[in-house]
Amino acid sequence: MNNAAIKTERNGRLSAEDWAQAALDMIAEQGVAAVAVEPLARRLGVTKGSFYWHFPSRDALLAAALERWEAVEQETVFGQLEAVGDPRQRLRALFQLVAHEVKPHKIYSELLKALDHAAVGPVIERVSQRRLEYLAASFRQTGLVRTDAQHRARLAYAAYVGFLQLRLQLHNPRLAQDEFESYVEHVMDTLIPTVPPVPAPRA
Amino acid sequence: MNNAAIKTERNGRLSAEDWAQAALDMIAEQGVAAVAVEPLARRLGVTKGSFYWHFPSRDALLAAALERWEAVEQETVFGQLEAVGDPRQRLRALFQLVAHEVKPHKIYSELLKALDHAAVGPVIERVSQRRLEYLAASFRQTGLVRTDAQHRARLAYAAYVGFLQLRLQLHNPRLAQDEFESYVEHVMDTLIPTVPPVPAPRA
DNA sequence: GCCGCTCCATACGCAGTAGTATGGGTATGC
DNA sequence: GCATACCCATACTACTGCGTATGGAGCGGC
Repeated sequence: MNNAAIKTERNGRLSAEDWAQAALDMIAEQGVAAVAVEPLARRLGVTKGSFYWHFPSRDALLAAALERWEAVEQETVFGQLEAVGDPRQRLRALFQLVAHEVKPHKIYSELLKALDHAAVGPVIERVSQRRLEYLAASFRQTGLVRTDAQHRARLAYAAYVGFLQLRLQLHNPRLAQDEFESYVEHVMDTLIPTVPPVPAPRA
Repeated sequence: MNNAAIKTERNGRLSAEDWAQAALDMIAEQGVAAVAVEPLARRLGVTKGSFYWHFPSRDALLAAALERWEAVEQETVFGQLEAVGDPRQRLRALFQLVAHEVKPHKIYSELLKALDHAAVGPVIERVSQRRLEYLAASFRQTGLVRTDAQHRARLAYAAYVGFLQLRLQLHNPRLAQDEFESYVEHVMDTLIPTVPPVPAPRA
């Protein structure tokens, strides 16, 4: 539905954004290395004559795709959590979110694999840094001192990244659903402090 | 020192093991995709006429290299920990080990990035499974019940994998040494239970 | 109706990689 | 010292991907 249909439903012409989106789709499916001009052209129902009108090079396409992804990434993941006030509940909601919505994180996972690429590194750098700061601030609000909050954020984020790596193609019979839920509960109980954010004086 | 010197110091001839080792070196440096015949031949000081005598195809080289790695991997990481009896101390020693000896884990990190490859997946599957079971057993010995020990092992291993991904090319000024040590301490304090393995009855 | 702009097709050159074919060189057994 | 097995070089084909050059189809302005 997202393949050659784009061309026909858009007056038979493509835009640079269509190419960037197709590149992102390809990254999600087969990784950064699979972003090649001619395969993308075949998928879009055109030839590479079209591509080199919209972009000067493959690297320019990658840069545009990454810019597009970085712009959208913000509101898709962390935007839904602004409403939750209590930091521990917000962290729990965040953990539940990343545990069950794996598809939007597929691109991030593939970009992590291509960290050595010159165009990918800085983008991942910025995104990860923002997420780490968000995590550290939330842990700080749960009562941890600053350095502990930063370390806990690093630990939680490393666990998230490793989870992305190990999930899809690991554990052969793919953990049963309830066992997975039990694991997520264990992670939250282990990483989220249980003490109240501000130990309010009782009297 | 490991480049074309191999050929001269070994009577000017190469063995299949030399090729497999060169492939492992290339994986550690530039990943699985960089394992190409002619570049390896150039590095070894020969041409690909040599390669296709020792191996029928590139995939056969990859398989041999992975087999060689899987065979050696066992004693290099977990072998040094058999001496430590106390499970909590053994876990702490393991954490310190993987935190400071990053070079031997570089191959594992690159193989993780190539999990979608047909030849890589099963190997990583087996190795990760063995490590997870080792971790779970150690956590079990610290007093955690079976399911908690398994979940804690998953969490610790995911943190390890994410740590590998995020380390080398992330956090620009590369965390100061003492801050990193502080982080490792935080991880151990967070993930390793503090209760004694067997709550021996006092009286 | 003609021009010009936009978007795309076709055809080409170049580089890198897998794999094959074939011949040469060297050591070793005898 | 000769043959054989082992190891490697050279030269080729085929394929894929990047990038360029050029021309053509469609559409709007006028």
